[in-house]
Amino acid sequence: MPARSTRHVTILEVAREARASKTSVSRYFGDERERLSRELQGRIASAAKRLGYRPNQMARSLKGGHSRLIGMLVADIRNPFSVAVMHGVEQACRASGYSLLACNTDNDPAQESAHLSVLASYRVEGLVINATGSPHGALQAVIDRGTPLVLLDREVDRVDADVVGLDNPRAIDMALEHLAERGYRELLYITEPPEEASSRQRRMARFQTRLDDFGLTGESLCLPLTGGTGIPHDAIAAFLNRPGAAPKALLCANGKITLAVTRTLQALGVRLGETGLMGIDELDWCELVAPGITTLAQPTEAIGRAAVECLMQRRETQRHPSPPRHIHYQPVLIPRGSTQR
Amino acid sequence: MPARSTRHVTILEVAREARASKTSVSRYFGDERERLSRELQGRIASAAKRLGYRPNQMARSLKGGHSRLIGMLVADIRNPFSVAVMHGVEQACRASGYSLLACNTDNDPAQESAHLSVLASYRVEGLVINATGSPHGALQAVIDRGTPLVLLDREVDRVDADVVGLDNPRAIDMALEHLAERGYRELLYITEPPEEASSRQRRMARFQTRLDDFGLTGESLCLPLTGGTGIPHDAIAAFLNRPGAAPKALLCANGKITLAVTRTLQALGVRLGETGLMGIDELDWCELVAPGITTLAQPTEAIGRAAVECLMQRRETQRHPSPPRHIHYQPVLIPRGSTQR
DNA sequence: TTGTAAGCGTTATCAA
DNA sequence: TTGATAACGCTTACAA
Repeated sequence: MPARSTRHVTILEVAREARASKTSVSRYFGDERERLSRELQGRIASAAKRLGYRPNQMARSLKGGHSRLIGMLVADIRNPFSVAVMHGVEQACRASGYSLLACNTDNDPAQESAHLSVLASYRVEGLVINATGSPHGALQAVIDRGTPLVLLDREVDRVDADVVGLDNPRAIDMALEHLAERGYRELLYITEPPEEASSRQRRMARFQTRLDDFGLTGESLCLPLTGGTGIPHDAIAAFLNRPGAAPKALLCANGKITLAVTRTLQALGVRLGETGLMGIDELDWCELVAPGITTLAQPTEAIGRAAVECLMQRRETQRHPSPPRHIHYQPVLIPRGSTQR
Repeated sequence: MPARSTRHVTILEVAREARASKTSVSRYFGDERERLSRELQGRIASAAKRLGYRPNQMARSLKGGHSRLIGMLVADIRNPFSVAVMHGVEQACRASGYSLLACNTDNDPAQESAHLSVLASYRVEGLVINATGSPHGALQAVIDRGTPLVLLDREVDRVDADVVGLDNPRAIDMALEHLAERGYRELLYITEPPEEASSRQRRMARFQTRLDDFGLTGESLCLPLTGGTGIPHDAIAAFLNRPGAAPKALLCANGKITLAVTRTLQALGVRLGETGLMGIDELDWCELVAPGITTLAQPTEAIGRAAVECLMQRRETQRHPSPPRHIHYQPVLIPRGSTQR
């Protein structure tokens, strides 16, 4: 049992209790135990334990400039994809002795700026950012200040930082290949507003570009899901009811779209498979909605870990800055009944 | 544009630039602007802006003891319920000027202790804890140290802290009432290991106690979902195949169980509705799995906000500690086809 | 191997 | 209304 139960124990109290100097105690809890005699180590260890001592990170940070904190900005914490990546980030941080200060921006640039400012005030040593769309200068300011920064999934104009995410062109190619192979000919690509995220732009552009190569025709539909406003059933119904015998399929740009579209298709009484349905992002329930929804899974944990690795690398080589790295992961195709005619 | 792009600006530099003292600048950024002349305020404001000054929270915390940090321990960050609560917690924290240091324990007591210790080292001013099962003394130690603490969903033996969560007995009563009303007679209650969480115990105990009152029979099944090991289809199949004409229904103790059980039922080719299915926790996909899965939704955001309110209240009345509060929220029944015979 | 002393950037106490 | 100055708890030269 610790002797004193209220308030925090300081290094000085431990030093007194162990009949040693603050310096020695500091060395013990820093990485310099080997410099202390066995005996002194023992005294300090037991004194610290007796008193229940934990070094004050705030003081450490103030003196040494090492907050041991990594900041993360998540655009939408209720998106399972974001959470999965965040899980990877947190694991990796902890493995490197860092704690994660994660903030949710709800896709709101104002919250993004506010959080960025808070994170700076805690002197985070690195930032992992799943940015909202708006290209404000706060990000570049962070970099200029010398804080390593990694962009997740979304690049930001005129911010030269490392970027980690999905290989978007490849993902689209895989989707088109799969749909063509399964015999679908007319596609509808459904996305959230592309302005808001570079990954959305990449995917949509690639979709338009490569249709021909796979002998497909197609068009895009933009769904602003933000407000609680319903999904425009009409646009989707119009596509499905268009005359012609060519098999039709829907391609959803991300998990949120897949959810909204699946709801719509059920409301419209569409039979999956006959009408193809495929989505980027794997979700818990995709195998449950009969006959199963085909997806392209992102390696979320790997993405999270890679982001932290970039950070750590920059931290070590801060003197010799290297050009921004772009790391793109391959998706994994999970074929299910929704693309089986 | 800030003049100096590298490193952080200190209060001293602002003071010089504004031809003022550190004290005045400190007052400006503290809550004492009114004590400064209009003119000095102006000089400081513009100097700070010019230099891009942000107060160093670490230094502030060291001096005043106010880290403006709230810590949160989440047992399973990939559980949508936990994330939804966390969202509420974060909103509430921000509204009160606090930042949230959220840690995921993956239901591992060792990680829980480790994180607790880290959070303490950052001198968090309050803790919101969704505890793992193990009743280790670290929690009580936190309280003794004077840090306000709120338990989420799960109580912990011999830790007298505020508790916020679902009204578990009421939830079970609502489920039983609904199932009885819909004509089901034989129930199987499926839960994760109750030892790990008080809420699981409460629910299961209530289930056993109240069956009779609703004219039902039933039993419980414990599913350890932790390992990647599959779900015991056999136990569920055995229940369903038991002879007798009494309509059967499954009641799932939480969202994770609902997911696992739904998978199992699909594998077994069970028709939902004919066999009843109901779960505690509302999930995105419950309306999508035909004919829709009936759930009891928890008011997650409210729970998160209430937790932070408890914290703030304790912080204000720290001199006069009051007995622990227990706040229990009513669930909301969302009836769907899975309980429609 | 151990200790002394000078800060890190801020706020609180006192005085002007 | 303003400003020196001494902490806060820790790390890090520099001495011994």
